[in-house]
Amino acid sequence: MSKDRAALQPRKSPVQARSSATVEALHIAAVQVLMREGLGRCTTTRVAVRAGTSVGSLYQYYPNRDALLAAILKRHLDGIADACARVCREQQGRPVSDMASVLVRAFLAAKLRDPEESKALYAVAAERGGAELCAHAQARMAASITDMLASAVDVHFDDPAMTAMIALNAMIGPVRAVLEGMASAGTEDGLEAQLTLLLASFFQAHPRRMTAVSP
Amino acid sequence: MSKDRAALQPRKSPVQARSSATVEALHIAAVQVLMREGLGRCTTTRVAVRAGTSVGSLYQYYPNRDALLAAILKRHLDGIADACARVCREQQGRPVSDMASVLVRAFLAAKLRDPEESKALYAVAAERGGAELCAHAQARMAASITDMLASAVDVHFDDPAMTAMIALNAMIGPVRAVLEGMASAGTEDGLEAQLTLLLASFFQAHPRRMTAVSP
Amino acid sequence: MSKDRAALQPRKSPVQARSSATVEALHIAAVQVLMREGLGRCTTTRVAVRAGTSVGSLYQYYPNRDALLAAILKRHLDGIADACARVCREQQGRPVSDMASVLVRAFLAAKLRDPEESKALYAVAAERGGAELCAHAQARMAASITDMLASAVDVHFDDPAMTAMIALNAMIGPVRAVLEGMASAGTEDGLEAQLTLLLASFFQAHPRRMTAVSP
Amino acid sequence: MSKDRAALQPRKSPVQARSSATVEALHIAAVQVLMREGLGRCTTTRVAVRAGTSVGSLYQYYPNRDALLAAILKRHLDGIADACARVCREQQGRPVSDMASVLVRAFLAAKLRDPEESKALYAVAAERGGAELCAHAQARMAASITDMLASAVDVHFDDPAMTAMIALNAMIGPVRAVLEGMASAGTEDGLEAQLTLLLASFFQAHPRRMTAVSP
DNA sequence: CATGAATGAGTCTTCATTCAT
DNA sequence: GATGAATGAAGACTCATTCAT
Repeated sequence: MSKDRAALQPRKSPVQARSSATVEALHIAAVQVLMREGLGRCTTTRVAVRAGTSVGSLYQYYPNRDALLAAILKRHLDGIADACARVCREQQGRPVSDMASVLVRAFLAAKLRDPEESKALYAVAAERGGAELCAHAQARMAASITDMLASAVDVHFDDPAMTAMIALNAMIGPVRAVLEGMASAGTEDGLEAQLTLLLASFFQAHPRRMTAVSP
Repeated sequence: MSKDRAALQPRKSPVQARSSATVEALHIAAVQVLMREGLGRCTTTRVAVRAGTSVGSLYQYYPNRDALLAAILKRHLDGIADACARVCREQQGRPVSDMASVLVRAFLAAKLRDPEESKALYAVAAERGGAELCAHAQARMAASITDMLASAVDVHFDDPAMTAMIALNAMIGPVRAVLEGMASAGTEDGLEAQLTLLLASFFQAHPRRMTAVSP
Repeated sequence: MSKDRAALQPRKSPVQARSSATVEALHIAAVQVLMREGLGRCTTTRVAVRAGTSVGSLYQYYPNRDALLAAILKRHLDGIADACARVCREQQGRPVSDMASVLVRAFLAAKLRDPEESKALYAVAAERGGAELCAHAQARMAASITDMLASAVDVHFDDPAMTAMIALNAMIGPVRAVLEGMASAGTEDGLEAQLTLLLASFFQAHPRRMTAVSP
Repeated sequence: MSKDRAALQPRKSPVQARSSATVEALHIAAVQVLMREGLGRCTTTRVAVRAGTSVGSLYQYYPNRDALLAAILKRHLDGIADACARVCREQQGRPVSDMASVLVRAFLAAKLRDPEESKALYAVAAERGGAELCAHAQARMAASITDMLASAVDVHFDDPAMTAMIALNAMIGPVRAVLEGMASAGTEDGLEAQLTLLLASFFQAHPRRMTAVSP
């Protein structure tokens, strides 16, 4: 496992400006190729060419193709998990309905910032290396939500971790369906309203808390 | 598109194909190879050998590798969509809480019948051809649920199609997370209880119906 | 080590006539490419093309380039070691001068049967996998010679294994020099005469045996 | 041939090159990389990094990779040939047994001064450019030995050049076997004793000289 | 002058697909 | 109809060499 992990680490941090630009170009190019051609045809050469560099340069920054894809996925997931953690911290001690609406809004904002990228990365997440990254991001997000739920003023959760995991993935599911084009949710606002309702009613289906939470 | 569609059709008629022991063996073998080796190493030769035949025979039944994978995915999705359609029909005119529990139970039963297969097929679904099949299955399931919801005696849905789509994917999300090992839901019963609660409270968050539904 | 060993094993034994011909062609082609282009440019594609096949076929019989080269080297070395073992057995109990002349003749006959091949394979022997094969062949030959020397009627060897190893490599050295074009030995007969003299005098420089060897 | 020869020459004058600390570092680094990674992975970048410089600097001193390797090999061979020439000159007019023991001692001392280097360079010697260098060194050594033998007081050689070539390579063979790990010679002293015996008896197997050599 | 990022030709290897047996 | 050997296009990755900084 440590070997696999090592094999997916970027080779060098792009400290210099030029390098940084190259790496950025590679990321963008990879997402584009992923979208236009699919994971199977997302080859190192194609990515490099679209990025305006050469394969050699790609391999200067990533030890192999999977490391590049993993890096892109990681950045994407980290962004979402960060946003999630932030709002969950802010919503500590609030009523669950607030939690639901704020969490949904934050998640959608992060996930739909670049819908093409989000969509393209689902394929990467399905590959061997991607699953671990997703699991890690999910764990972070679930933990954030768990803490938030445990602090709710109006509802008591016997198993907040379980509730958090279900809620998180109940949100992820429809978003994925929409992004992958399997379903349409009308406007983005419509999707937000539905998910908020979904989570809020789920949270409120748990027993009301009689007394305040002790800090 | 017509070309693509044709390219993914099995070569022989479905009747012959389904009855053939070779085809069955190929399906099983393909799932096994998919699980053990991953999509990238799920080659026609490997599948054929594990199935106890030869590549040549594989090509007798499928025009190409993708057609084989598509067939497996399709069978899997059809099974789930069928189960879903059946129970949705049965629950017509029942209260939404019944609908939620029966739908969840049926979905889990179908999806977790062979968890390894379900998990392995996520990779296939992510490939180009898979998305269409998934979309089609989703559409079928969403339609079944939509009809069911519209007939609920106790709740009125302004946009039952939207509610169905959200509910369906809210169910799919956590199941996928569990199957892909990104989250644990304790026992399978625990998962069922949570999802039932999720859907039931979501459904009941919609306006109560004053009068009976007209048939 | 077991992994390396496995990685160098041929993939399948050429049981069928056609396969056997392909393998034979690959061997010949590899030696030719080795000679004409050098080890560094002895690529799988080049070998396959010269053999009149395709890379794919090459990989049907050998898991990788090194395995092909190792197979050729092994066959070559086995031939020499076999010849050596045979004559050493035949010379048991003879005077050392006979041993020297017969051993030299047999070694030269085997090694110079196809001088081009012999020469080309020195490069292979220098590569990682080749050293082991050479060491093994050397060990076999040294053992054969050791047994032979220990049975000499006229000379007693305190450390026949050491004498065998020195004698063997004293023979190998000049032959290699000649094959690699580093030195000329005039006719092949001249080389044989010199090596015979070398070994005979070396053997006879050891203490004379007073009594017969016990069987 | 002239082109090849030019391509392998160091770029700067030998005087400058030898005195440069960078060149020295490159030589040492190259031998180390050769040993640790093998010829195939002995890349210019790796050598430069291990030497504490950059590829660019390496190309300041050598026009290409082969020139670097050739330079190292040449230095190694020159050292041995020089030592050989020196003692051969010193032993002029001595009895052949002295010649044998002194030559063997000098050769072993030079060749085993840095056994790792000696071993690593066999791979370089096998490459295209290496053969010429080896041939040249061999020619020098053979000439030295030839002259020495021709001056022996106690033995007359009809073809001293041939005897020299055989003796030289009879010595080289076992040393190589030991260095490449194909055979063990016990202690280094043991090897020396054996080789001395080998050469001495070989020399003495030639006709005794009745009269003194004319100067 | 030193550096090391960039280049891209060239290797090995795999795999879908065909077709002679 | 079944088989599996043959094919060769395509992909990942490396490395000698150059040249802008």
